[in-house]
Amino acid sequence: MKKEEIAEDLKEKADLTSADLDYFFKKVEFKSLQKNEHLIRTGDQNVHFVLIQSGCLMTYFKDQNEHVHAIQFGQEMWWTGDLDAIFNQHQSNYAIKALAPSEVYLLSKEDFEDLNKKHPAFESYFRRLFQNALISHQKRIIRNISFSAEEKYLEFVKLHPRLELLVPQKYIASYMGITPEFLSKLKRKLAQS
Amino acid sequence: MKKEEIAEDLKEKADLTSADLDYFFKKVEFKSLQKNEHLIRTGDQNVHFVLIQSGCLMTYFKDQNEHVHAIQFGQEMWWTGDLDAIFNQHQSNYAIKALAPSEVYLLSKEDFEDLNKKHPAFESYFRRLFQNALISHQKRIIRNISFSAEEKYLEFVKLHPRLELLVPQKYIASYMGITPEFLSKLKRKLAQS
DNA sequence: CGTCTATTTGAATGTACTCAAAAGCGGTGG
DNA sequence: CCACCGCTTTTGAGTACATTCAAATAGACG
Repeated sequence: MKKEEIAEDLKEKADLTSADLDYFFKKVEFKSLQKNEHLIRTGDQNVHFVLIQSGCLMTYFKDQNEHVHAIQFGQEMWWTGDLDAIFNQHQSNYAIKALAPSEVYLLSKEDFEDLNKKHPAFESYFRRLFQNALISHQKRIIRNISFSAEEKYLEFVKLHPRLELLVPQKYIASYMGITPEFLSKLKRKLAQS
Repeated sequence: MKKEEIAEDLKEKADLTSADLDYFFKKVEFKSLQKNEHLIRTGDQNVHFVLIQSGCLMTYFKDQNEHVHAIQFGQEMWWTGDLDAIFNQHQSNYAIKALAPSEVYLLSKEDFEDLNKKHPAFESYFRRLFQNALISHQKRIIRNISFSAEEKYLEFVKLHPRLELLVPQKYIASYMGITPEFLSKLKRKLAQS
């Protein structure tokens, strides 16, 4: 997507005036990322809220055994970032890296708060954004606690056909909470039947 | 908790005027629930957003095999409800029942929207409420995809010591996505060591 | 005290994991 | 254009974690 499309989309979803929109783009910082480049690393201070214009970003962390766990994949017109680090003022628990060449806008906590305070349209937009994200997260939790690995995979493909093509299998496996080896075996089994 | 305490807490968290608060309590419907009584059943229409004044409510659903899956436990001063059903206007996917005698306030979608539109303090409050809920949900997802059953249980006890005492084990097991039998075996093992 | 439900226990089973090795694939340089 | 390198995916054998089913025990409540 191009800046104009992002702007248009944002304007519509948040019901913004042109002045609101200008203000927003004055506050954010634009950044391009190459494939595999990190936007944020675990432990970074002062991390920002991220609006993705194009490409694909993965949020993840590594456990004690250095195993990667994918928390979220974000594509164009998605917000991402470690909300806990941003709003509760501590260093980032997660890393964010580009799985494809990407373009993003960064919004600091201060500007985010300022935006909400001065522009009710943004407050309402973010309220609805978080509300919808919450619904999605709840559905993911339900899949986590009640689906088998096979069901989780089939659901993932159904919900995210584009990501299925773009994201390395090992990250999809880790997103679902299974090992890449087991996902490979699952796919073979599904292809046979 | 009593109504006055809930009111005080809400007033403080949402930074409300007394007028805002009065308006809120004029809009909501009060309801008492006995232990094991259902507030909402799967398939109910026109479900409401729920503020818990006292007691404990469980949100859950049953899968094809009639197995119960606990999605959430709510205690006093918590909001609960099937957000997807409320905001996307369809029948409830989940049931909500009282695990202890409870008192709640019900807010309809219309009144919720109205509250947000007319009272910016509520919009801001719900934005922050959803924001924090999102952070919690993300942490739960991380536990789901990266913790063993034992780690999940120890974390549950740490995060929710009161629920550990109040909620039947089988529901705690289902909240974590394991069987009650296995949780029982886990506890035995932990008690031995 | 009796009934109903929740929890525990055990044996057998299945799902998913670990580890190690082979195969596949994409990019880079000769 | 091919050969090589590094990384991802596949495969297989052995194992561990968690489930199922059935039965026994324990607890809660009228």
